[in-house]
Amino acid sequence: MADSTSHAVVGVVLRVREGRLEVLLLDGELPSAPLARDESLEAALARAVDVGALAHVEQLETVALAGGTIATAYLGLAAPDAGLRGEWRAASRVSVPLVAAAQARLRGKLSYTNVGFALAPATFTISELREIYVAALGHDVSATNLQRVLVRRGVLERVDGRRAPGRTGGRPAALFRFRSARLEVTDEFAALGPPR
Amino acid sequence: MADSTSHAVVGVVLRVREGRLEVLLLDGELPSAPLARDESLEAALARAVDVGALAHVEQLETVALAGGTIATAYLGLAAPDAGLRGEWRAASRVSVPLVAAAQARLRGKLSYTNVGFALAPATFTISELREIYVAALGHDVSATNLQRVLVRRGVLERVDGRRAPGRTGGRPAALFRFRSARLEVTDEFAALGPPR
DNA sequence: TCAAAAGTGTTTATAATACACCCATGG
DNA sequence: CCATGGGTGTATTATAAACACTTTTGA
Repeated sequence: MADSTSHAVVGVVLRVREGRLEVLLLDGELPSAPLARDESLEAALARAVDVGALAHVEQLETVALAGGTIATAYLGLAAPDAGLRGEWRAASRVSVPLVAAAQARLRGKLSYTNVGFALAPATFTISELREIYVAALGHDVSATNLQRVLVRRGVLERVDGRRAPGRTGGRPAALFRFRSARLEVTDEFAALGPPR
Repeated sequence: MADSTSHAVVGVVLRVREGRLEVLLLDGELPSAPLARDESLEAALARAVDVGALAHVEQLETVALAGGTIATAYLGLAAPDAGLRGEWRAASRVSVPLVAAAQARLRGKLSYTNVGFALAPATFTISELREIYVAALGHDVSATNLQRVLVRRGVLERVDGRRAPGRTGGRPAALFRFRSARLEVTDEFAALGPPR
């Protein structure tokens, strides 16, 4: 029957901090754990990284590594202030295919889902959110349009209070939060949706 | 180190025939093959299904099955006339989570990629293509709009000749083909694209 | 009172959709 | 010449993006 191969689970955990997209490393490697017999993939992932500190987790892909090991990778997203042990390294400096796949997945989902919730703190200004999107997307984003798109889609909602301006002045910024902390598709059909 | 678990590869092969979305079964089950030691996932998939007859293949997801087996599923798409051994069953009648996942993946990609090429014959009329989209999407699609969207995006191109009308008359239909037979993203950014 | 930062109003661009109408064929 | 299916022209709608301008603050 089936031959035996060893199977590992790998976590690609991303966050944006100070305008930089970062990936979590443990001992210079992506966190991973061998899959035990009769163990679920999620259970193995939980041994590799502190899943409780992640705001969103989804499976990325399964690849065959050298040496006959199969690895299933998960994408994890964390807020800037999430407490996770390990070293955060600029994603652009880690040239591992799985990290590129994670970035690509994130980039895509930022445009048609509410997944930004997983990278943002509980409340934030539009400027702060813009900085997160810019880092994750890798290109400039207009704060004006970001606000309009996400509010129109019902992804963001205003919350009481304002952020006081810095030393250089400026109007105090309104605070927002994501309405949902679960992944939702907000723009399901780019085209060929059902007739209205 | 890593404990051993058995690993299998499963193929979820879909096609549309006579207005119906169908899934390929072998002996009443989704085709699968155990992964041999040091074998690539694709090699195992090739032992499960005739990959050469598929117009498109992509990895779906990896799940833990009962009994400690890990299964990596692939989505395969075939033209109506592709020669594949096995039994084709209406996808709606096969209530297996992997089939639902495959359908969902296909539905999404039909709207923002050219993946329709993998379900269509080499050349076709817009009506025929519409029938394929209707079956795969599960909702009505306007032939007019389908034509316009796919031509504007440069996905379809006209080919010489016309299809003669049936016994009931009607204008002869123009023939089209997909410009590319490889997956291409045609509508990358629903929103938050790079500034122009 | 000026510079900085945030926010709003309005216009423009683009894409998808809807709908009316014309075209080409078989019977 | 009419029913049928195919196709085009044009209007409508939705959404995103661009841009000008106003608001609110610190210094």
